[in-house]
Amino acid sequence: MSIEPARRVRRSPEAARENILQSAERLLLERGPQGLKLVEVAQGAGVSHATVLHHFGSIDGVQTALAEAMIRQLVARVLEAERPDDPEAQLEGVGQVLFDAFESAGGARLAAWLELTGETRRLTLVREAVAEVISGPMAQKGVDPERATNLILVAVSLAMGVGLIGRSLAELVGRPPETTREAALAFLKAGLAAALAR
Amino acid sequence: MSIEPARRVRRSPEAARENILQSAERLLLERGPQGLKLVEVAQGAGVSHATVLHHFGSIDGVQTALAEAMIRQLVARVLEAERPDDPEAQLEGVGQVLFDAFESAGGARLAAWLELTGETRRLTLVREAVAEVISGPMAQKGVDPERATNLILVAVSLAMGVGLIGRSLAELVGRPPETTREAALAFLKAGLAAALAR
DNA sequence: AGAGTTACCAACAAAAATGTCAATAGAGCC
DNA sequence: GGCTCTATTGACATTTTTGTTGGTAACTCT
Repeated sequence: MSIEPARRVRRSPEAARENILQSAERLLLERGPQGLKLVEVAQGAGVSHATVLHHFGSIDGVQTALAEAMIRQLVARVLEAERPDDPEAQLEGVGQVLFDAFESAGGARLAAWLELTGETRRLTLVREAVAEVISGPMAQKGVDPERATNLILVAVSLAMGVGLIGRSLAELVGRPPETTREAALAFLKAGLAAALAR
Repeated sequence: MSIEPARRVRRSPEAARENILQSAERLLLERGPQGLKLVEVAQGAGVSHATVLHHFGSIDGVQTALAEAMIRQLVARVLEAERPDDPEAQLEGVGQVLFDAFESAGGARLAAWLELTGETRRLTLVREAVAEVISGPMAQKGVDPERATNLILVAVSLAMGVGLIGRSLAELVGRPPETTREAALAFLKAGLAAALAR
């Protein structure tokens, strides 16, 4: 009847960090920024909170690392969709992907969180991604950079808004949650087509 | 050389609450949700934190009251702009006002905060406002409710996104901060005109 | 197997944040 | 002036959250 000392799991530093960050991300998306407590993160990751500190130094360290990881993830997801060589499919799909990225991956909540906490500095990744799209797909289609930039700004903002409040907004007016997304997608597509036509 | 007992300011309950809420709003917009600490709110309002508790019961009470006040403010601001009898001016101005409301008054940050903290329940005010617009101005213009709803969903989402990340997004790609807003406004106007034309 | 490295944890310590209470002091009223 | 009401506060108490330390256990390498 002696108390078992509970077998430990020993991970590589990278795996440990990864594990902890996943827990943190889950908490951020479920409970919001307030829910990002040291002990909860640790609990969700199945480790002691001392371990979290061992790997990230402080709770701020966790937040910083989480933000960076999520941004990286978001940007990668968006850029991944610029691949197809068929320009038509691109125009069709760019909205889809953008909306997906900001909605499903919690991208919108991430961005909102960053914005609210004033952590807009470490968004260099985003800048690079936008630059890539402008000089890549857009340029190929003969859109001048000025207009291309504007379109991207609008599209991203819209995706952001839809991702953040789209669902609850639709429910608020008694429509199925996907309504906002679909309407926005149609709106965006029409607008893009019109803008690129000239 | 005796210590002065520091003269007290005695307000009416309403004035006291108002004063405290202003401080809270300022903090929310400046420092984000994390900055909404009891002592800081009290400090900003020039009272002791015990006083804040006396009026709101708990820190949650402050948050709830603040959210409600801000929502009320936001909705009022938007509805105020539906007044003009000239339909053309309306179409022109609705975007302006919407964007203003979500940007200047911190409406976007409010909404983001609510969304992040999962407090989407007390948004009945918003529902009513939307309903009012649909049955009011939109109906007068002969837009069927289905389409009107969709347009509103898109417009609000866009305003939300622009208000939240518009400025930093523009700066991120090396444009003046208002660029996003202007581009979005133009985009929205064009889209609305096209959608309403049919 | 033995030694070295370090991820890991329990217990402790410290700080921060929220909440309680009895006493004080403005303000209106008699 | 004296009285009542209550907004206000300092000082205390509690809870929550974060950070520290010394030692243990898992893994690798020889």
